[in-house]
Amino acid sequence: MDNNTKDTIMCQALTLFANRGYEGVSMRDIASAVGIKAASLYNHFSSKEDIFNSIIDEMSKRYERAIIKIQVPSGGIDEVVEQYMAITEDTLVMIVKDLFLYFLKDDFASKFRHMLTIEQFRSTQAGHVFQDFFINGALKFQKGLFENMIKMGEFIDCDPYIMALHFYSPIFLLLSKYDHLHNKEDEALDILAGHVKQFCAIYKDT
Amino acid sequence: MDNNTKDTIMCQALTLFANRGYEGVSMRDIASAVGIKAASLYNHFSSKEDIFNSIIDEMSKRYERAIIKIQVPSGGIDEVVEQYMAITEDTLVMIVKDLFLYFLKDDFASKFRHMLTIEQFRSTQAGHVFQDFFINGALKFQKGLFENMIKMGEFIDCDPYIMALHFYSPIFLLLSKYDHLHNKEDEALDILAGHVKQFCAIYKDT
DNA sequence: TTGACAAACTAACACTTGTTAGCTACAATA
DNA sequence: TATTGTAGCTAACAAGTGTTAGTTTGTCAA
Repeated sequence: MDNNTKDTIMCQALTLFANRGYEGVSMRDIASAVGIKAASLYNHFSSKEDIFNSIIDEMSKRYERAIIKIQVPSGGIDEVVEQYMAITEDTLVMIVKDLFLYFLKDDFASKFRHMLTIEQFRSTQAGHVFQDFFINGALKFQKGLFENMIKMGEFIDCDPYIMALHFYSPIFLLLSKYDHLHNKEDEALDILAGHVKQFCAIYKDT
Repeated sequence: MDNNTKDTIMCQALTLFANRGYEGVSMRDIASAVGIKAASLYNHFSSKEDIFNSIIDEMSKRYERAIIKIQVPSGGIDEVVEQYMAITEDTLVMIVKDLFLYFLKDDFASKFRHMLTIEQFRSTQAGHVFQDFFINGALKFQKGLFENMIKMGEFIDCDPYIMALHFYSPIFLLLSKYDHLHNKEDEALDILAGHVKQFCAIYKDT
């Protein structure tokens, strides 16, 4: 660990930004959450905006690594396709549940998503990162996956982008829904299972 | 029109809140957008929070009316089912496009959606309204619709809630995507058309 | 031991925040 | 005409904003 205070500041600031947004959080709020005085923050960051940008930069990297671990258990894209190819409906359900719960419950991933959701309209950078991770990134990855699996004859022949849209967007919507209902996550998982089941019934080449 | 200034204040405040969020907008910002001084705002609202709450209350009503007009061209739910029953794929595409473009481009609807997206985590009320309109409301309406159409033999027999999820969530995701790409709306509409086409191919009982 | 550096601190700055008090101008009503 | 109410204004308030300057403290290398 290069510098622990700097990380602590970013984490605490992320927590605050995720709830109240950038403008709703003061330097004194952040400092008090860290356990230091506001002026001391300037030993680590040049400005409030710098904290915000550093959070996005740093967390993007961490998040990218984390999400690759979730989506790609091991190895490159080829191995993934190979793994997904012989996949049963049940294991697909399990993967979707893991992905959903990570987005929803993981302390860091969920806060990061909240912050970007709030700040996407005010900060261009936040807007881009939000798009890259939660919209285009997910869709692109799954499009590639389905593209290969269609070639392999695992799924029926159809537009893989639309297929990715059908697969991912319910997850995306359910995240927004159960963000405010953390206690009802069982219900969410049931719906997700129903979604995957129907998805497989439709697209699987049997 | 009972009081024009009051409406102007709400509209201008909505515009500002939609871009910068509640905390990012000052009373002087709002006043200056309206063309009066900050102190004069207190002739119409008791506080900043009162402006925010009034926007949500008033706009909710307007929005409900507007969205009913979009989703339900005329009459009650029975007539709608009747109308949708004999529906072709092309008219379904048209309906989806209209709905999508209203959410995306209509000045008032789009600002309202942005404001709620930003404030859903800070304000409980905003969170509830966001859920009611953009998640549960849409899903519930379409679930009811599909439920009936399955009974009528228009669609194959399956869980109508999952069906509504499959139908609506791509629209929901594409809204988030093309919020920042207003110029590429043609691309969005193509994708939407592809979505509906695939949806019909899957669920229509032929 | 000395010097340098990092990282905390206090105190203060200029400015902005939501809000209030008190005033003026005008319209409608009695 | 006199009165009342609406809706704007200026000036000011106490509190909070991001940020800077200057100081103190502890740690490590020379």
